[in-house]
Amino acid sequence: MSARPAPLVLLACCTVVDGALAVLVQPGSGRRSALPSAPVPTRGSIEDAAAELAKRLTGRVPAWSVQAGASVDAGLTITVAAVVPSGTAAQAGAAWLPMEQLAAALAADGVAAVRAAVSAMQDRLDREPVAFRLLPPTFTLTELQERYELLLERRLHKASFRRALLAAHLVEPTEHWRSEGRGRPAQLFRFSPRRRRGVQRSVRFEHLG
Amino acid sequence: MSARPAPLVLLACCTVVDGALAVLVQPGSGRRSALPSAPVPTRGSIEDAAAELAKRLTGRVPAWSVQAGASVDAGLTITVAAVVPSGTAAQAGAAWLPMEQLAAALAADGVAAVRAAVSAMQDRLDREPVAFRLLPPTFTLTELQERYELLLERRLHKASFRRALLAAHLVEPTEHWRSEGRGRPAQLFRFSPRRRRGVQRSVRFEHLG
DNA sequence: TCAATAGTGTCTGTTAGACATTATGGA
DNA sequence: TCCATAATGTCTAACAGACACTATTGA
Repeated sequence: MSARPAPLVLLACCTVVDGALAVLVQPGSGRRSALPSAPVPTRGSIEDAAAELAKRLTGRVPAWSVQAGASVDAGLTITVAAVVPSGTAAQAGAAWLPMEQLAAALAADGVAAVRAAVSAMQDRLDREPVAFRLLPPTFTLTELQERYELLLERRLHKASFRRALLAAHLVEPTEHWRSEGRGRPAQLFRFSPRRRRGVQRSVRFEHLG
Repeated sequence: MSARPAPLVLLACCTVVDGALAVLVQPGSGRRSALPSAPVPTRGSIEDAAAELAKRLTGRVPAWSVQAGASVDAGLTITVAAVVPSGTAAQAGAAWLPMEQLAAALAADGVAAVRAAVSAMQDRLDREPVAFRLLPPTFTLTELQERYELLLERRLHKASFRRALLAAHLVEPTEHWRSEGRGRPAQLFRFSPRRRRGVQRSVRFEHLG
């Protein structure tokens, strides 16, 4: 009987590069790239192991992470989705791979893991500050909306986005404005959630079926 | 160096007993109960292993299941949430434990696993037919609403629930009605999802922060 | 006839999305 | 001055929640 291979933590660490979602990869076998991985620790949490891995390859602990599922391929693999702010540099041989080049650069199970990671992030998008963690501490509302659009993979309505955002008391304006090329400068905001009032709305059946 | 213990699949199989959510348990150590578990298979999916376990203890494969997270306690444990229709009998020494008795009957990690399972089911509630899988093939709309209320842990508005449900084309009426004690008989429906038109609505920030 | 539950019609406040307009900088 | 982008006000259709009402059975 062969020994069972040690379970692995597979890291799908995402950021935004040139306005597109990208995932952290390392050189793999052949010309392929591969997601970074590490053995599941015998003590300590899976997220911490993923965080350590991310720190080694980007210089910083992810601003947010979530488990994205376990699967049995060649051994047991647990995928962790993580996000770091745009502008974070890849180091130690790692690189940022834009999502569009996913299928060309990764093996099938790597692609599946990244898709699971994106899906897990999408699921948490309205409960946890995922989009904010793709940004530096201060940001414009247009940047924030772009992050939401990247994660949701669809366009949002600007006025509605801002109305909902302000009504939710998730951001507060700073004193600073940023001029970006031509148009009117944008005000910088910071993430600053106030305690929500629990206005539970109805069930949604829209995506079911 | 000690051998790494084999990773386990932990099953949180839920149903409805006497109008309350209940989870499948087995006799554990001492007077405690414990969630059923099995080794993670070296081939085949984690969900299938959980399904096999559920079949052994309830006589049927779960109507729906989802992974609810992995954690490192004494070894690596992957929790799978599953649902079976109300009326399904526990067998082979297993029993249905009402959620209210959770803390008294299970160890802390078991309680945490069940909470993670319920949370995972709640997350999928508006995307997958979780509530329907807690019911037999035909059911009344009141029963369906009760399942949603159990999973969401809050009351829903009857008229709104039905309006949204009918608008989503998720159920179709059958020819049959069921008289339940006093009042007017209820029409029986079956789950019959029509292809949705993708009316993507805005982001929700309500639960964020 | 009464009680209890199923199922529906109507009203109203809220809000998402569309549209238009103002504001403010750079070219 | 023109253009591009930010930010905001107004209108409307859709919808959630409230309420009341009808329908249909058993006691």
